[in-house]
This record gives sequence, structure tokens and C-alpha cells, in this order.
Amino acid sequence: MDDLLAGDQYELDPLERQVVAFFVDGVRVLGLPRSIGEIYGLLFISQTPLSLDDLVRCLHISKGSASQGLRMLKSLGAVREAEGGAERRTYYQPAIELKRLAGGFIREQIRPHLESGKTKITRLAETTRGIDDPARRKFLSERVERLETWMRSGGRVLPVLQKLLGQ
Amino acid sequence: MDDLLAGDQYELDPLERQVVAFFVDGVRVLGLPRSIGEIYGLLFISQTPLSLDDLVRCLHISKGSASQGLRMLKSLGAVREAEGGAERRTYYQPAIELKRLAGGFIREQIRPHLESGKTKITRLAETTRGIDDPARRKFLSERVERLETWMRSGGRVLPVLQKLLGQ
DNA sequence: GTCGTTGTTCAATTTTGTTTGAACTAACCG
DNA sequence: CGGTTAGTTCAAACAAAATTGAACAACGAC
Repeated sequence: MDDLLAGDQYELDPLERQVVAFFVDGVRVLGLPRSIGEIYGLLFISQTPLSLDDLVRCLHISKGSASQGLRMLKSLGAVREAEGGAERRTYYQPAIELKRLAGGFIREQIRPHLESGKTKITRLAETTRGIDDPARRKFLSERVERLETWMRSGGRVLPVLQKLLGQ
Repeated sequence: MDDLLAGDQYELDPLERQVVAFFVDGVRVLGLPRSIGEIYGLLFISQTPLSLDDLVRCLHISKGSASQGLRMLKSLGAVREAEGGAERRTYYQPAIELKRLAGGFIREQIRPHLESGKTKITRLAETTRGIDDPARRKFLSERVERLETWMRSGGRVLPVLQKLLGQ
């Protein structure tokens, strides 16, 4: 694509399609919508930054999808706006350092769940203390403790992950 | 639940529901269907092994769901059949060591994607070699190389992850 | 001002994935 | 055998999630 010139549609060449498909599959594994993979994939093989409109034309997706997809990719730190261009419209470039990508995903998608998980376990522990039957209560508090151990492990693993992915 | 005795339905108590909900949320993060979380969650707080029928009655899910859910949980190594019981029907217990759970998830859900990713990148590299324009080809092969680096990092991280989660 | 351009929002629609339930196989028992 | 119970399979029904597109806001240019 690169030079994107108006015109209502633009067909990707086979290599571009192959790369886009690669990222579509990739993000599905992460539980993100396909449009995210399409957008990131196209930016990834583009030699020049692309505008929202370029994405709409090349990928045949709606403006709505492109807008939402870019918003999410920005929040993940996976794309950034290109500097310079005194243009009216904004152009986007992909972040390609694994460290940055993994960091954003962990921060936005994993940590929040870990945190809310810890909260729920705290509540669970409270409920457990209110159980009458002592044998049952003992069993349950052992299980809750197991959950707490899991969460601690999770918390310990993330920083190591980030360090390893940062080369 | 525990002693499950026939009878068409069984209502979980509030604590049981809280735990089941916890796991339902948990597995959604992993991209697995809610029934998987319900089943595992109920097994997790049950002091005794449960049969497929117990799950159907306590969780108000269909036999089909329970059967498919148990199959997946078995393939993940997250439940095992209880020993002993010379019973006709089989009873299930949860695996509760994080190491085992994470190991199964990595083996069944992550590794296959990593492998197929590597294959696709190899094909991508071939396609890239066929590009005519040298400047474009150079750019693309740099990007493909970047993908290869990502995959190598991924491959290096998994064993470390498993080791860390194994306490 | 108002017209064209860029981008966002959100309800309606479409797509995707999960769950159901009826039909089925298998295994045991008398 | 025929009857009962345990569990699987899979097409159809359903639910959840993504995508669309039309209405809208924001900003310049003229």
C-alpha cells in the first residue's frame, strides 16, 4: 500500500494478505478481535505511516471499526501517531519492540484481571469464615489459600515475563 | 454438593456460587467457555469427586455441555478421574497444582499456536524472497526477521514460565 | 458564518462461538 | 436377548461479541 492515494478501494497484494492473516490469527490467540489484527498487520508491513482512511480502504472495514481498533491499539501501546506531518489527518505507525507490545498487553489485559481476582478471593475468604461446619470450613479455607498462592505466583511471574521479553 | 443423592435438581449455596463465578471469570480471561469454569469451579470446592450427572444437576447444564467440558478439562490435565470407586459411573477430581494447570494450558493452547506461527513465518520468508523491488524486499525481510525474533522469545519464555509456576 | 474533512459514538445487524437436546453407542444386568 | 444407565456426538437454537453505518462533534479553510 504505502502510497495510498485516494480512490475508493485498494486491494492488498498476496504478501500483504499473508501478513495480515498472520496477525489476525495472532491476536485471536490473545482474545482480541480480528480487526485489531488486521489493522496492526497492515501497519506492520507498511513502509509508511497510514491514516485511518487508508486502513478503511485497504482492509475494507468500516470507519467505526478502524477508529475503535486504533483506540485499542493505542491503549495497548501497539501503535503510535507518526510525528511531523503537518497534515490535518493523523498517521499511525506500529510499535515493533516485543517488550513494548507485551508490556502493554500485560498492563491492560492481564494485571486488571489479576487485581480483581485478588479482591474476589479476599471476599471469598470472608465468606468462608462464616461457614458453620468446622470440617467444611477447614477444607474451604485450604482451597482459598490455594487460590491465594496461585495469585501470588501470577504476580511474581509477570515482571519476569516482561524482563525476558525485553531481550 | 458432595453427597449428591439423586433428585432432579440441587441448588448451590452462596459460597459455592461465589467460587463457581470466580472460575467462570477466570477461564474467560483464558478464552475458554464459561461451562469449563463452572465445572472446574464446582469440582474445586467439592470435598468429594463428582460424576457427570452431579455436574448436570448442580450447575443446571446439559449432559452435552458437561461431557464436552470434562473432555476439555481432561485434555488440559485440569481434572482427573477418581481412583478406586468400583462404581459404574466415573467420578472426577480437580487438579489443583498450578504447575499442572499451567503446563496443560501451555501444552494444549499455546504451543500449538507458537508452532503454527513459526511455520507461517517460514512461508512468509519464502514469499518475501520473491519480491521484485529490492528496497521493498529489504524492508520486508527485516520485518519477517523481527517476527522470527518474537517467536524465539516466545519459545524461550514458556519453559521459564513453567518453572516459575512450579513453585 | 457554512462547507468539506477527519474522526467518534452507539444502536442495529451480523458473525462467531457456546449450549442444548435428541439420537446414538456402549456396557452392565437379569 | 430386552431394559436400564452412562456417556458421546452433532445439528439446531441461542447468546455473546464484533462490525457496520448513520448521526454526530470538532476543526479548518474559505
